Amino acid sequence: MSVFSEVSTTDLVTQIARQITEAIVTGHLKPGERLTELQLSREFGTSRAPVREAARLLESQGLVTFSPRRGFFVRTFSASEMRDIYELRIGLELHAGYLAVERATDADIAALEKQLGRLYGTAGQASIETQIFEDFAFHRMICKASGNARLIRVYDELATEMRAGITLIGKIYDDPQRMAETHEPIMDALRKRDGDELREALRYHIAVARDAVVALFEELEKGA
Amino acid sequence: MSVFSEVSTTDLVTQIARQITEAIVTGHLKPGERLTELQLSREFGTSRAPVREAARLLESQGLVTFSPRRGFFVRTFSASEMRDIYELRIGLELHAGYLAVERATDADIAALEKQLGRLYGTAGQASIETQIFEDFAFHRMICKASGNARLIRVYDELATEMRAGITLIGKIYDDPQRMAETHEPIMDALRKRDGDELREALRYHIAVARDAVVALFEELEKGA
DNA sequence: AGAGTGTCAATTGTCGACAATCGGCATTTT
DNA sequence: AAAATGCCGATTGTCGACAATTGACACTCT
Repeated sequence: MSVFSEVSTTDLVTQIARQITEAIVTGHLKPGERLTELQLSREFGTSRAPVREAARLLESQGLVTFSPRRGFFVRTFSASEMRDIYELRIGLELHAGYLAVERATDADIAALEKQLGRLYGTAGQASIETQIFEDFAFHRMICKASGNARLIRVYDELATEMRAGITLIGKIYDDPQRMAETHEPIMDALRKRDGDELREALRYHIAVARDAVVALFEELEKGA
Repeated sequence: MSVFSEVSTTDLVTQIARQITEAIVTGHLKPGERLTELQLSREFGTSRAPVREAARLLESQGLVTFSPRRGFFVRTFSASEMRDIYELRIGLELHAGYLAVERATDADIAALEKQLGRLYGTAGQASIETQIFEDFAFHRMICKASGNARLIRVYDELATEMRAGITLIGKIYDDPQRMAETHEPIMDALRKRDGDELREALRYHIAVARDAVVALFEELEKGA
């Protein structure tokens, strides 16, 4: 028994949804761009039905919008929407931290230490996409340590939106080394399991990111 | 100009999604129940395609689950999942309150007063569904007063899940009058725009609800 | 020229059909 | 009789087709 591992029956719809998500997050599909069903279905080598279903999944996640009789479009991000997203993230992640301080196992803490190491590792060599990815992975671990699966789902949705938004503005971390360092206060508070200190560290850390992103978006909007 | 109001082009998929959601929330569709595409499509008088798309929307919202080659099923709720949901709601709503204290307009406060009145109004005469609905409406207004649209979206999703869960256990408010009264501390803090007091009032209020719901779910699970 | 109208290609909305697969029941085997 | 196998109806996965609608362009009329 149990010699074989389960075979993945990833259905078409899920695969397509994943690919479209990836294309949006990496900027290959730009906000406002139309998702023509026929064209996509040809690229995927399928009919339109699975494409439509995948698009519905993404619609519900807010990654694409839908207008009846007009079709699906890549979701656009305004500065104020990005502010809302980051602001919500503050509430979410502070709550995650509050819970994590009580519930995090030593293994959780160790994993976070390791992830922080990876953050430093990205400095100077990894692509900007990798840096962003590892950054989000760190914060996701905090949510994970909260032990609240529902919370993680919301975080993942927010993270997808943030990644899509950040990709738009291109640069965000002028100094990867410094980016890693700004996580130290968070890690410190976690090591000490000091809830108040963790909340403050997170609040500051995310607020800085929020201000940077929102400022860049406002720049972008002024230019456009 | 502007003599006519826009005509609603609610597309089939949205209508179907709404009806299925309603059926789940009201308990006409029970957790674990299979959503047979052909049967649903016949009831809606459509083909299977729109039904599948609607189901995908709900899947992404977590209201239904999907197994490849097996189909869509009404999502089940465990006691621990309900705890996660309420726990997340605490984080979310406290953050909403924190923001609302600063941003709520006088009109927002007035609307909340009015809604509190409606809560009292449901006591003794309205159906339990109405009581639940008005209760959630009150809390939704707090989220609305936060001015964060993204936050409201998450709240709405959680509210749908909570309503579906509560419907399962049937009773929840033994005393509607008392239910309304427990909102007074929240309203008080809002009137004074006292952030800390509001947070404490909300935390207590929701924690009580959480404990009640989780206890009933554990009862349910023990029985089954 | 400019506003309004007609026309048409492109695209979406929905459908019915067919193959693939699943779960349960009957049947066989030991 | 219990377990394994084979079979069959029910259901899903995907497709191609056709009608309806849209947006853009060309055209007309003043």
